[in-house]
Amino acid sequence: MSLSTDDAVVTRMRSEDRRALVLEAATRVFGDRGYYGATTDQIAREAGVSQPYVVRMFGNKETLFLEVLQRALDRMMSAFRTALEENRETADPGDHEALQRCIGRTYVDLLADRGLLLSLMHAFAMGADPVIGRAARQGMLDVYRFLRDEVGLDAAECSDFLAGGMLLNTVVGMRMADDYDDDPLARELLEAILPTKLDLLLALRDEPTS
Amino acid sequence: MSLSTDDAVVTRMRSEDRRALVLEAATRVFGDRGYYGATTDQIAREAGVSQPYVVRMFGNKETLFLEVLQRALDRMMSAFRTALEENRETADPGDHEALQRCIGRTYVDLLADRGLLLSLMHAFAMGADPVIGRAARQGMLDVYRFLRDEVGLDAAECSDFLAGGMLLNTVVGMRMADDYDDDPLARELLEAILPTKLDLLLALRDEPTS
DNA sequence: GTCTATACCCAGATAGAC
DNA sequence: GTCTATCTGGGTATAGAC
Repeated sequence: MSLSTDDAVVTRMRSEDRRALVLEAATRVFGDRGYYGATTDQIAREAGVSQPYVVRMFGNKETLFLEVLQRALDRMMSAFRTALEENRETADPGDHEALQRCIGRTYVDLLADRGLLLSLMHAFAMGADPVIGRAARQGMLDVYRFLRDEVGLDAAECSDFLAGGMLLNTVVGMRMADDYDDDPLARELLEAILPTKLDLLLALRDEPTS
Repeated sequence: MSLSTDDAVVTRMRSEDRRALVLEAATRVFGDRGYYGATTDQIAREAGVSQPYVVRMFGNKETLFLEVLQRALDRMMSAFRTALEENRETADPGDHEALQRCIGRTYVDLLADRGLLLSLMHAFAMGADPVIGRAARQGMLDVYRFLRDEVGLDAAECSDFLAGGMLLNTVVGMRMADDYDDDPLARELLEAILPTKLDLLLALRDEPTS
């Protein structure tokens, strides 16, 4: 009967949602504690499922991390692409200043997806791992190719952009904003690095962590 | 008798050497695999001592990591100070260009101390950890204060310098140089980021890892 | 000061029921 | 598709001998 079909569809949908939910939870936990520091149990609890189910779903922890990494890269690139579309409609094609501002803004906005850039950073520090390291390098090269070919930045601009991104990741990863109120030096450093968009960073502070 | 005194001194010396050896080994292993990924057993084997002895020596793994972090910061700063001394003798005091080149060069040179900057980067990604995170933030602020007060950089210059440093760390951490020969894109990226000093980075490739 | 032996815990993975 | 129960390996830390 038609109910069983509906039911099947509903079940399928829910399982896909679950998968997405686990992936998001994993992104947050990996972002907070890195590949080795994160546990599948923590991810499972955060996603509201059982630990063995997380493992079952992705085969093993390593594969789960690789999917988190890929998802992070995909989201980053697609956010950039969308922003670029909009930029084309408002700014001159040759206006590199506007271009970099546009991309930079999007990058900072990505910080709202908790753990996404942090998971990336952890992956970037795992070059010594044969499989994750390879994936991380490939991911970075994808980003570089994107900046060069799609965005049209030259070598020096790519370098500057990536450098700014890495510093942003670092400052977020070390939770520097947590000291914003207490330590005047932390405040000064953050204001030096983020002349704009500081508000967003500070808003992220209060969310529950690890 | 005097022999026992000599013996005590000799023993003391050797034990201090051991400690330094363990600290260096720990720096390398933590740099390769991060805090959680590194094992005290790996560190012990690399230092040629037993695993329980490593723990005994530093109390626990966390304290060991904190000492590695502090040592890395100290080494970095003192390398900068030395370079600055030399710079003062050859360049104008107000020549910020020469200053930044001098500091930048030293920073790249620090890469030769395997694991040092990588351990720092791992610490910087551990902001969620209450004790290591705090130490990492404090370390970063020390560096910032140093750049501002001792080196005399303004906010934007500090930001640029730190950004460049983080990107350098990242590229080294992900072992991008390993793909230098095989992947033309990796080659291009590295040349964009490191117009000079590429040779040093490539020389580091062949050393044994993890 | 340094080792061997080992206790203990925790995390990833598997088996199997529902 | 998802859970509970559990096995297993490996990693930190301790005890205690030398």
